[in-house]
Amino acid sequence: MASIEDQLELIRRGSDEILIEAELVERLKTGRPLRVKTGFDPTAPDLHLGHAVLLTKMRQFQDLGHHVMFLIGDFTGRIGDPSGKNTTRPPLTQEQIDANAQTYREQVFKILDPEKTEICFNSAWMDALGAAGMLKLAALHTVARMLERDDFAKRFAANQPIAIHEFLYPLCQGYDSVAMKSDIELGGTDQKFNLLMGRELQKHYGHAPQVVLMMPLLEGLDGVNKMSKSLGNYVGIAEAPREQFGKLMSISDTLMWRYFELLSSRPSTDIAALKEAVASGRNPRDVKVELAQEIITRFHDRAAAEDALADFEARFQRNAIPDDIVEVRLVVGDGMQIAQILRQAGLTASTSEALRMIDQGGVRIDGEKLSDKGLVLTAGECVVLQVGKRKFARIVAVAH
RNA sequence: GGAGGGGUUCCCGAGCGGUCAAAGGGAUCAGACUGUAAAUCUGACGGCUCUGCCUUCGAAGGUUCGAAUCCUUCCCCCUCCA
Repeated sequence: MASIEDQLELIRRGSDEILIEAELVERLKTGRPLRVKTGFDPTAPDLHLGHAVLLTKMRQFQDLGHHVMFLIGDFTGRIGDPSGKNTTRPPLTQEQIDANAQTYREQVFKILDPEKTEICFNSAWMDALGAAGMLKLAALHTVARMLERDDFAKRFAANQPIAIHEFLYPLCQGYDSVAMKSDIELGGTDQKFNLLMGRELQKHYGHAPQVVLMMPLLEGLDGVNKMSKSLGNYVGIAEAPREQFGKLMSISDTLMWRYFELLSSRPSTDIAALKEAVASGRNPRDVKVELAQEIITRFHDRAAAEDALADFEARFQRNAIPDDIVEVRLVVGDGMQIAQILRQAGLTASTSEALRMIDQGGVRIDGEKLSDKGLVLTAGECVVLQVGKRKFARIVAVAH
């Protein structure tokens, strides 16, 4: 096992805060593999780069020889981490949980070492707790303390509803730490309250409190909000290489450095050198390409990364039509209006939108800008339609 | 249980009998400019068989020539009092 100093350096990298680092050192000194806990929501198994920040940190612990526990919060998922929007969610069926867990495995093991990962479900101990146990748990904390949580405080101040069961979420998460005997829990900075709850409860149960390591939240493609699926500003781990590439290239130059810091496995000296190069005139675009290539190689492979770059250059620098257009066969009968075709091919959400797109010069047919809204396609015709910069479809019109 | 405030199009938020598919902002999308960056500018932003028609303003009824706007009942949220 690496020296404590070396371990600390890797553990600290990119982290926002470690509570309490002195305690971490003490634990590392014992020389035993530490139990590292990280929890995930069972309802959203589509992972994106935001999750990758945390997974990368977990992987580092594995590389250092520690025991990583990947917790799927199938019980807490019924509550949903309080965000103000969610009410009680219906419990997932066993089949759904299994399916989601499987999806997790497929994605997570692109980063984590499957041999060194223990997957846990918190229903295992939460179900056993029962109503009486839940009451005991709830009695350990006060409303005033609960309201210290930023999210609750804001909602309370803004006269927004807070359902009672939402208070149970942090308690359950804290109890997970008790049940799992975790030495360290990893989470995003938004998890601070919940993570600290683990410490409280562990102390109460006579355990040594876990060390809490918080990673910064990765900003999404917009550079403002945190990356999340619901905001649509994410890059999915399982997404197609070309999609990932396009999305990564669209981030701002400033944001690019953030992604380097949190996602790249390149040493920080490398990153500093790249910054230097850009400052003295190197095109940031090229540096962004390097970042995108590294990320795609990690989730797919080198060939996919190169293909994505080639496709990108062909399409946007030479305005070529991509080579992987979906082909849509449409039954047009005696002929079909172009707006209808755009909608049925899935290029626009409605015929109204299709007409608007044509008005705005956003529709191309076989590479030519289309301005005739009355255009009709008849059976036997085959054209490539494009809406905006990235939506394409090859239309094959058939009579029936 | 009592008193008061409120539920508007993806989000925030105006409107308070006709000129309302509903101001303004945000998000989004398209176009220009580019490095498909960012920023900026322009435009669009319920649906359809699209110079017109249909459906939307918590839900259901009602008044009216006409309702997001008035009335009734119901549902939900917030505040204060108990």
